[in-house]
Amino acid sequence: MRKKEGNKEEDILKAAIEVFAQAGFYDAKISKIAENAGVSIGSIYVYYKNKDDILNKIFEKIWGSLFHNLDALVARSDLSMVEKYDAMIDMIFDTFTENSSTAIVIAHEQQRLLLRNRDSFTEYYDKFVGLGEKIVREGIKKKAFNPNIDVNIFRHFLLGAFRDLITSWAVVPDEFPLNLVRRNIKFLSKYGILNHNQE
Amino acid sequence: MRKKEGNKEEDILKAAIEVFAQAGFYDAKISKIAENAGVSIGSIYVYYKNKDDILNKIFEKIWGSLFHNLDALVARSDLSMVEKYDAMIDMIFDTFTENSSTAIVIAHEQQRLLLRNRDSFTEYYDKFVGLGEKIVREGIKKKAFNPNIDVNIFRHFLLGAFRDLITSWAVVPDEFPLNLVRRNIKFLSKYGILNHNQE
DNA sequence: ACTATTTTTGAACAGTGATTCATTATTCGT
DNA sequence: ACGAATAATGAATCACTGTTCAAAAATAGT
Repeated sequence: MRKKEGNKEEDILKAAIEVFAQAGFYDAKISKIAENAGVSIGSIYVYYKNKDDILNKIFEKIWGSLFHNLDALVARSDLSMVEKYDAMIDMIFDTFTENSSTAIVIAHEQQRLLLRNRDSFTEYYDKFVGLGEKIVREGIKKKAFNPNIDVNIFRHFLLGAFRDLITSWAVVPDEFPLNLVRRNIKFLSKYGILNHNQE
Repeated sequence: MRKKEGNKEEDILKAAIEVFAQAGFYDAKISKIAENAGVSIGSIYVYYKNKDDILNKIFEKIWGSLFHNLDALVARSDLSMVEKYDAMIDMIFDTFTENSSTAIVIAHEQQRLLLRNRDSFTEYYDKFVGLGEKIVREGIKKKAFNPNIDVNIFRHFLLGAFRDLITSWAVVPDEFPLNLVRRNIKFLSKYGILNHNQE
C-alpha cells in the first residue's frame, strides 16, 4: 500500500480560499487552484467531488471553528452578560481577521449559498446562530439587554454590519485599523450613534 | 423609417432584475432574460453591450434614484438632525422594499463589483455615500450624534446591517414584518442593544 | 404598392473551463 | 527486487452559454 504524501487536501483548501477570495468563486479557475496548491488538476478531484464541494468545505471549516469557540464561551459562568457579549464580538472578530481571505469568501458567497443551497449548507452555521441568540435572550432575561428588540433581527443587523466591515478591512486594511473597527462595532451595537451625554 | 415598438430596453432590464435575483448573476441565462422580457436573444444585444452591461445599468438606476432622493432630503432645513437621519433610513428602506428584487441583486453582486470593477461602478454610489456621511458629520457638529464614532465605519455598519435585513425580508417576508424591521434598524442604529432604563 | 430604412430575430459560432479517466509514478510488504 | 495496491497526473472531452450577424419582418414616406 502506498500512503499519501504531504497533505494535499489541506493544501488545496488553502489555495482555493486564496483564489476564491481574489477572483470570486465563478471566476476562480480550478487550474489556478491546482497551480497554487502545487498539485495537479486531477488531484483536486481525488480530494474533492467538484468545485462546489471545495467551497462547502471552506464554510464547514470556518463555521465549525466559530461554533466550537462560541460553545466554549456560552458555557462560562464567570462573565456578566455584557462581558459575554463583548467576548463574543471579540471571538468573531479575531476569527475573521486571522483568516481574512476566508472572511472575504464568506462575505461574497454565503448569501448565495444560503439562498440556493440551504439544505447542503453546514449545520454549524445554524448551531452558531442558535448560540448567539441564546446569549442575547439570556441578556434580555437578566435585564442587561433591551427587551423590545427582536432577537432575530438583531442577529442579522450585527452579522450584516460585521460582514461589511470585515470585508472592507480585508480589502484595504490601511483604511480600517483593526482596533478602531473592533471598538466601533462593540460601541455601535451596544450604544448606537446618538450622543447620550448631550451636554 | 421604422419606430421601435413598446419599450424593449426597459422590459429587458425588468426581466433581468428578476432573473438575476432568482438565479444569481452567473447562473442567470441570457436566454431566460429574453424569454421573460418577451424579446428575442438578439434584441438584448441591440439594447445592451453584454451581460455585464445589463447589471451595471441596474446599479446605475437604483443608486441614481437613491442619490436624488437623498439629495432632496439633505436640502431640507425644516428637520432636526435626528429627524433627518430617520427620514434617510425611511427613504432607503422604502426604495429597497419597493424594489425587492433589485435589493436582492444589489445584496448579492455589489461587493464583487465594487471590489473588481471599482472604476466602472456608477458614480451615484459614491455621491450617495458622500451625502449620507454629510448628514452624520453635521449631526456630530450639532451634538446630536456621538463625536467618537468613526463616520466611515458607521456607514459600513449601517449599510451592511441594512443589506442583510432587506435581503432576509425579500426572501422570506413573513419572517420579517416590514414595520418591525424598520423600527429595529432605526432603534438599534441610534440606541444599540443595551437596556438604558436598567431600573 | 413599392422602396428605403430600421428593427428584430435566432441558428450557428466560438471560447471556455470543469471534469474524466487511461496512464504513469510511488510506496509498501514480503 | 518484485508485485500489488494506491496515489497522482494532465491531455482530451464535452457541455454549456454568451455573443454574432446574415436574413427576415415591420414601418414610414411617397
